Amino acid sequence: MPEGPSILILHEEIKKFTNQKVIEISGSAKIDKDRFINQKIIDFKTFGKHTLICFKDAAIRIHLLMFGTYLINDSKSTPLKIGLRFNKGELNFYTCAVSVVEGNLNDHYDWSADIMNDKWSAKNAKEKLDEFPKAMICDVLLDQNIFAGLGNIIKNEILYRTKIHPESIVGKLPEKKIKTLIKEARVYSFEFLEWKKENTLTAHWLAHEKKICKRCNLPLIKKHTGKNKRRSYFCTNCQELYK
DNA sequence: AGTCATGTTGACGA
DNA sequence: CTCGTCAACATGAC
Repeated sequence: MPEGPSILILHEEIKKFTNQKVIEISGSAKIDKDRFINQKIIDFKTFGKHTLICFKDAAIRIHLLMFGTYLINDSKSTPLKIGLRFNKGELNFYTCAVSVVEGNLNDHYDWSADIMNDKWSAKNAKEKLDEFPKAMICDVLLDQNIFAGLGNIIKNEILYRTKIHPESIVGKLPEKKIKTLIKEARVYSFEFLEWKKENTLTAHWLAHEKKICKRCNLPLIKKHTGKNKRRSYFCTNCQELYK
């Protein structure tokens, strides 16, 4: 389910509940739910893969992990993680991680790290990247402190687009290559968003779960790469290994 | 039926 | 104390 662009779609769908008062909260989430009863939602925000339901002095943070789902004005029989009921309507989340962020969100989040945020800063991302010269690029791209919202699909697609081998070492990449990659992270994420809305996302994949390289017709390699061992799909002919 | 995956966290041991 | 490894969480596609 998640990756930043999908969370933006979720935000679009639930923001109509802004200013609604919470009548009831249910579900198995291990947070103090009662404190939010009769409180008004003052805003919904997102940070990377986080959905934030904002109240006066705290926010409920929801992370859909791999299989999280949500239903608006509807419910299903699988165990409810957290459900909010309003005078008019309800909002239900399943299979997700829920926590509470106390106080001012600005004290917890560097908005410039969120690839989908207006405050996104490629410059800040570059500076943070430079702190990990020995890391593999496939690992660093998934670092949510640097590229919040960037997930495994976006990783594979932007490395393919920019012709960089996922096992390339950050410090060995030419400056220009890194800058192109960082730029592509945001550009591709917004294309992802549009395709996801049109339901054509998977049809647009060039690398992720693909078997043949569209550029050179050679087979793509599937390998669990880096420290995190997430799936990578890449073309050893088109994507240069900097090491 | 078993494996695996758009992800993160916390426990545990070296 | 810090680092790496791994299980846990839990759903659905193949």
